Amino acid sequence: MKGFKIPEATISRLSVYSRYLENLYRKGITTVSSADIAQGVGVTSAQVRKDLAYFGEFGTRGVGYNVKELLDHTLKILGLNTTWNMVVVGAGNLGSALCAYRGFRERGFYIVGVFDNDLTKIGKKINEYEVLPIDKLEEVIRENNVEIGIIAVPAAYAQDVATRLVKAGVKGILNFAPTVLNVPDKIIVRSVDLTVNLEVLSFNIRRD
Amino acid sequence: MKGFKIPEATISRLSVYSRYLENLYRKGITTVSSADIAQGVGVTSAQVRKDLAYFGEFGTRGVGYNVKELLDHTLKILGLNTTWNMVVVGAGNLGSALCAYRGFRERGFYIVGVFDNDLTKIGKKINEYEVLPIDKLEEVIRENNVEIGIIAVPAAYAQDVATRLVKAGVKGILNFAPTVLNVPDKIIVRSVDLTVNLEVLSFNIRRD
DNA sequence: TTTTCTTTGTGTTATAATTCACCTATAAGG
DNA sequence: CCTTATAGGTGAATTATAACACAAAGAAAA
Repeated sequence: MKGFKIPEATISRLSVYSRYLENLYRKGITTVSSADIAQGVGVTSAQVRKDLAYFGEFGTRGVGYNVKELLDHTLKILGLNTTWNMVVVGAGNLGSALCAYRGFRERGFYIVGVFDNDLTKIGKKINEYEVLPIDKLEEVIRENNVEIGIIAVPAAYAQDVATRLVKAGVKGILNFAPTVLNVPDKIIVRSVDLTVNLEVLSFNIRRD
Repeated sequence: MKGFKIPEATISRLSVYSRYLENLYRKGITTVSSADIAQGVGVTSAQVRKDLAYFGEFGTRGVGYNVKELLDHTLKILGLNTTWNMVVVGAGNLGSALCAYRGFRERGFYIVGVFDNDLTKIGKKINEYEVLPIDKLEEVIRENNVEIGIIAVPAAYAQDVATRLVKAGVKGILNFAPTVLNVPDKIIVRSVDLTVNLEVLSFNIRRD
C-alpha cells in the first residue's frame, strides 16, 4: 500500500490521530485498536486503518497498535521529527493570539519573529517576542532558516506579504487573510478563513 | 438542477464567490463571467457554474452574471439575508482576537457576549465587550436568540462548554479548541484546528 | 431577419475518497 | 498443540466530487 497518492484529508486526520495518541500516551495507555481511535476522533475504524495503510503496517492483528510506536510513526510521517521555524506577519489581535498559543511549540513549531509595518506596534513586546519592522522580514527568514510564514494581516496586504515570504525562501504559508493568494505551485498554502467557516455554519443551520 | 444533495465544498466556495462579488460590486463592476470568478478565486469556470447550478439559473448565456443580482443570491443562499447573534466563550488571546475581528460584523455576524471563568478577566473590556462570568452564558443565549457559539477555551474545557451551549439552544458551534466535540447530530459543528493546518503544511513541505 | 459570437447550464465522463466485507495474522486459553 | 476470538490489512464496491465538452440561449452586428 506504500507509495500511493495520498488524500489531503488523510493527512489532516493523521494529525488528529497523532494528537489523540499523544493523549493516550500521557495517560499511560500502551495499546489501542483502530476502533478505539475511530471512536475517539469521530471517524470509522476502516478509515483509520486505510489512512495508516498508506504509510505501512503498524499494527498487530488480533491486538491493535502500540501507542508509543504508532505515535512516533505519525509524528515522523507528518514531518514532526524535526522542529520548524516560523515567522508571523501582522502583530494585530490575531497575530498576538498566535504568538501566545502554546499548542504550536508543543508540536515543534517555533515562532522566531513577529513583524508589523505599524510604527506604534514595532518594538512592543508580545509575550517574549519583540515586534520587528517588516523591513527585517527577509533577514530574519534567511538567518533562521524559516520555512513557514503565517499571514495575519488585513486582506489588502496579504498578497504583498505572501510574495515577500516566497521570495525570502519560505516553503509554506498559513494564511489567515480572507483572500486567495497567488504563489508558485511549489509553495504550499493553507488558508484559515474564519468567515467562510461561519457562513458554512449559517447555511447548514438555516437549511433545516 | 435545484434540490440535489449539495457538497460541503460547494458551500465553502459559494462563500468565497460571495466575497469576491462584493469586491466587484464595490468597484462598480456590474457584470461578471464564470471564467472571471474562477480566475479571481482560483477554481475552474465549470466548477463555478456547477456550484451555482445547485441553486438555480442566475446567469445570461452569452453575457455572464449580473454582479449585484448574483451577490444577493449568494447571500440569500448562505443565510446572510438575516443577521446572526453569537457568543464567544473564552476571553484569552484568541477570544479577544475574535472579538476584535471586523470581518464578522461586515457579513452580519454579531457578538452579543464574551464569557470566561477566570475572575481576573471578568468585568474587563475587550473592545466594546465586557467579559461576563460563564454563569451568565445560558441567560445571554436565551435573551438574545443566540444561534452560534464560538469556543475559544483550552481543549480540556471545550466539551463542557459545547454541552452547555447546546443545552442553552445554540444551533451551530465554531470550535477553535484542538479536540473533537461530542454533540447531537442536529447541531452543526465546524472546527478550526490551527495545529492540524500547520501539520498538513509540514507534511507537504517535507514530502518533496 | 439572419448570422455570428459569446457564455451559460448540464449530461456525461473521469477521478477521488470512503465504506464494505472478508481474509489473514496473532494471542490467549484449554 | 490446537482452537477460538480478536483486530489489522486490503481488494472491491460504492459514493462523492470535479472536469469535460457541447448544445442551447441570448446579444450584437450585418
